[in-house]
Order: sequence, then C-alpha cells, then structure tokens
Amino acid sequence: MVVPIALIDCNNFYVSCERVFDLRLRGVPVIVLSNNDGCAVARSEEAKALGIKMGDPAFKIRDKIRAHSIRVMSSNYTLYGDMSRRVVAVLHDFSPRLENYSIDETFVDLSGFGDRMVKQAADMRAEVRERTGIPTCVGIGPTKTLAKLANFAAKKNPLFAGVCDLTEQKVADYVLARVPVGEVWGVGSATEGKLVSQGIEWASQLRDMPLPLARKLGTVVLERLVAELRGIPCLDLEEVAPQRKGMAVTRSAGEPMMTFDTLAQAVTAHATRAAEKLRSHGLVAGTITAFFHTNQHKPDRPQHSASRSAIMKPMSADTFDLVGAAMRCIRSGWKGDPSGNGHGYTKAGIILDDLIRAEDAPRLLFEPDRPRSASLMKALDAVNDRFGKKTMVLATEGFKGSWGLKADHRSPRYTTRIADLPVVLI
DNA sequence: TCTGGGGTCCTAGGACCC
DNA sequence: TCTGGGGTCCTAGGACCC
Repeated sequence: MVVPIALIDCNNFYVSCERVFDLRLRGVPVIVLSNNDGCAVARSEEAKALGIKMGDPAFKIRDKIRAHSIRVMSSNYTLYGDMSRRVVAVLHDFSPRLENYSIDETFVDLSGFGDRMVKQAADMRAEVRERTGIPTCVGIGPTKTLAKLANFAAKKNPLFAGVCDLTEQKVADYVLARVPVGEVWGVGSATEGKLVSQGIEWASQLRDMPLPLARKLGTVVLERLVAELRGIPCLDLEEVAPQRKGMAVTRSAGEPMMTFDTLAQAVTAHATRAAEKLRSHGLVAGTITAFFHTNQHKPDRPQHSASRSAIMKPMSADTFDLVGAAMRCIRSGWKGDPSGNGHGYTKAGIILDDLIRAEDAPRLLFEPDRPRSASLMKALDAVNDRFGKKTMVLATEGFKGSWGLKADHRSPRYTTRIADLPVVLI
C-alpha cells in the first residue's frame, strides 16, 4: 500500500520573506547574502535570469549588481525562522502527519485524499500564500525522492501550475526522462561524475540501472536512491525530529584576527552561543572542539589551522565550563607568541558532540554537584531573553570586537521584535 | 618449521543536504 | 580588499577484546 507524500517547498524562500514586507523588492532582481555578506544564498527569479549562481561570492558579482541594480540583502535568519514556523503552522491544518525537513521544505502525508490529492495540494499552496505571503510549489510521489523530483518539475515547468504528481506513471516517465541525473536528490557532484562516465545521464536511466552496480558506485545510499526512484520507499516520514548528535557555532571574522586576545574573544562568544543553544534544547555536551584557521581561499599566503578537542567531565551546558574548555583548546593550538604571529585567522568555531538530555547525564562519583550552576545559567538566560541578546556576557568576550560579522544590508526583524513592527500608513 | 577466528568500538574522511 | 553555516550518514581501517 503506497502512501503518497507531498513535498511543499517555498520558492526562493529568503527572498520571498523579504518581499512580504518590502514591496519595493517585488518584480526586481533581489539576492540575499550569507553570513558576513559573503556569497549569494538566495536569488529571485529575476536575479537567476541575470546569471547569478547559488554561492557566488559577493565581490565577484559586484559589477553585475551595479549594472542591473540588483537589490542586495544581508541574511536575517530571525525573520526567516519565524516565517518558516508560520508556513508549517498552516500546513498542520491540512495534515497531522508531516515532517519539517528544512527551513523551507516540508513533507506531508497525503494518504486518504484519493484522486483529490492534486486539488488538496493546490489548496495548500493557496492557503500558505494567503496567510503568510510566501509562494510555494508542491511535488507528489510514492516516495520522498520522487516527491522531491516532482517538486523540481513543478518549479521548472509552468505547465504543472505549481503542482506535479508523479504517482501517475505516465507523468513520472515523462519527467524522469528529462531530468539530468545531477538534479536528483542525493546525487552530488562526485556521484554525478561516476554515473555520467557510465553513460547514465538522466533520472530515468538511474532508475533503471542494476541495483548491484548502484551499490558498487555509491554504496548502499545510491542503491536505496535507485529503489526510491522505482517507487519503493526506503526513507520514512520523520514526524518526530530525532535526537540531534552534534551542534556547531562557527563564524568567519569581519577582518582577520591577528592576536590571541581577539581570537579568544571570538571563541568566547561562539562557546557562549553554543552553551545557550544546548540549554535551549535541554541538552549537555560530552565533547567540545575548538578550531580556527587562516583564509583557505588564499593558498599562496601562509596557512595555519588548529583544532583541539576536550572531554567535558562532567558533561555540561554551563557557559563557564564550555568557555573554559574552549580557551584551553585554543591556547594549546595557538602557534607563536601570544601577541600575534603574523597569521590572520579568518574563521573560528566551536563544535559540541556526544549530546544527551541533561537529565540523562551521568554523575561523577567524586565530583561534587554544583547546584548553583543551573540556577546561574537560568538567571543568565532570563536576563538575555528579557533585555536582548548579549546584555550579559563573560568579560573575556569583550565589547563588540573586530571579529564581528559584516551585515550591511539587514532588514528589520519584522515579526519578532516589537520595535521592528512594520508600520502601515493610511 | 609451524602462529585463529570472530567480534565490537572508535575515528577520520568523504559525500551529501539545505 | 572581499569566498556561509549547520547538519547527517556511510565506510574503511585500526585498536582492542576473548
């Protein structure tokens, strides 16, 4: 018994979020830049038509931006996260069984709608558009991989009017014969190269290739993918997000970090943020890794990178514990004298692993519990929640240092900050 | 001279995703 | 001058165990 699955995917999501609140961005080319205003991570259809590619570095497309008056926005993840939550809330009204796959994609179980599936999908689109202002496309298929492929077709081919149903065999044959293998979900550039060298260039050829060959070329992952293309489900709908295994806070610096103190400030900030994230999920970490490195896009310059890990004993989500461990890590990885060694570090970060729920954390036999740690963190979080992020920080973080992010074109937090509410003039 | 068989666990690295 | 951030899964190979 096949369960039809729909994938509803927001069109050019970050750009669409910006356009909901700023009418001047509609109908003109718009791009949204990554953190630090580094590269293009979202493009409006107009910007795509001008040849702006996903991941293009901002400085390389500067001339194009000027020549075509492309509107440039810094990323505003607070806004996008909140808009995503609103989209999912609408979808919940249509089906109780859904998987929140990414910030702009949701899988929805469509079983029970019979031949009204396409109508149902069209209604979902309309309702999301009406209640959030976000345009979407829907792909339907017997497996997640086919639903993704259907979504790709719905976006590319206007004939589908935003909804493509691949549970129809004839439609599936038509679409798969026209989609390049590299566009299939799970086929990246490495696998694409191997497949093409075997003469497999289209999704239909991938579907029809022998399973043993698929396993040989791309392990069990590719074998499952081929099965999914044949309509045999190998990937379940994950209604409950599995317990996460790791968590990271990493950032590029606004300008190269030349001294140990600057690096220490940045790493303190990242570890502080990581500890906040841990606590907000009710988790503790067993391992912490701190790393930093020079600009890897400039191989001709002197390069240095360091990464050190430490075991957290006891496992912890305490800011002081994690910052302390992170400082020991970077001190051990630092090369040269503390005042600076000629290297400009452009990126640093914290990675936490071995995460478990705080209440499941093992107690140490001979280590006294610290009853004040939890209440201190609770107070710290309460202050920063009430008065804004970074109201209270560790002194080692310093005031906003030169490592800070660049974000020269950020829109207001329209939906999550009272001071940023849009104003309507009548 | 001749030196087993069958496991588990951990890690690094690769590949992929949005 | 200027190139993001945060995840997951799989495999091979080494260390180790009895």
